[in-house]
Amino acid sequence: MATHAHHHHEHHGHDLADAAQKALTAAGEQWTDMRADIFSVLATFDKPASAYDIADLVSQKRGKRVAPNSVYRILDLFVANNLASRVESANAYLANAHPGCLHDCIFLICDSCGSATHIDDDSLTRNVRKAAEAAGFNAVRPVVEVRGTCADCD
Amino acid sequence: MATHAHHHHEHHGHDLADAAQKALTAAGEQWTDMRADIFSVLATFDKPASAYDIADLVSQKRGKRVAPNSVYRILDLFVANNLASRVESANAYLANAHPGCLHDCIFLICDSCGSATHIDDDSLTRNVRKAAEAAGFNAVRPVVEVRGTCADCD
DNA sequence: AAATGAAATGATATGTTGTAACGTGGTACC
DNA sequence: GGTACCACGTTACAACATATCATTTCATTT
Ligand SMILES: [Zn+2]
Ligand SMILES: [Zn+2]
Ligand SMILES: [Zn+2]
Ligand SMILES: [Zn+2]
Repeated sequence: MATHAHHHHEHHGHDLADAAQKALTAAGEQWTDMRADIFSVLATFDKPASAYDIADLVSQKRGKRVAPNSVYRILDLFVANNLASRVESANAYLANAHPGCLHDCIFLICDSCGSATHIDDDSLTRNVRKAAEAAGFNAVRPVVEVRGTCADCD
Repeated sequence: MATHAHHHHEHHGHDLADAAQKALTAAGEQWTDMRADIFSVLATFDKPASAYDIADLVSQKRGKRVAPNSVYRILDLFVANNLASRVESANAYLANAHPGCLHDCIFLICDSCGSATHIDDDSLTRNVRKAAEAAGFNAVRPVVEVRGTCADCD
């Protein structure tokens, strides 16, 4: 078998929110209305969403201002529990299409349209970790992102 | 031979500034006093330096305020000409120890002390590019950074 | 030397991203 | 009722980045 040694389907829409809820509650955290709203907004994006983008949309949705601060708190929680990823080179966040399944994700970010796609290549990221460890470094979180242009924009 | 198929020594101090100057002028750009000052300040850091850090130090050095935007301009020029790298996960910059030698660099950033080390593994980064291309993506700039703790901090 | 034009830098303002500190409201437990 | 805890609100601020236009510098031409 190739680099991806397990099976899982990517969730979408309500299915995804449902999986996210399950993952978060399984981790002993609460699934509040605020968290549900933030996750659902985040999940509508096909490109990395900034905390401020999310704050704006959630504010609209609720008819009441939600401060970026609150969004950051919840995004941090999501990232810690693998419901979302932070895209470092974009200062923004993406919903994780398979919460409950742990990966060092690789993101491909289009410099033209801003869209981001997510690929998994566990052997590749394992090698990144190995290279770091070989240099005497204790690898905790590999950041592997590729900037370029997507197929649509070429 | 291993992953690094060519030889080069890493430059330091005046030697490095000299190499940087050579590389920049070879690219048809000017090596001005401002650029020399910014590079020399940047090169003193062993951890990624923010544009504001650099602006402060260069301001001191010159006895006259240098605005961040001037620093950003020159950092962009340095990055474009391979005299420096931007560390995306730190919103900061590092002098390139071997200007004139092109790599997709890998950075190891310690979450404890903030220090960053730079490793080259061309086969690894080549595989990152390959994985992206395999997904129909036109890879321009791989970002490979590893967050964790350095040997000193363990 | 004076005029010209291009490149580099200065100055100012503003936009974007991220955190710190502290207050409020709900809920579980005693 | 008291109290401990957690989520969220509110405000303020810090840090990072860019836009715009003015000024300086320097080489080229006359
Ligand atoms: Zn998977
Ligand atoms: Zn695109
Ligand atoms: Zn090299
Ligand atoms: Zn360290």
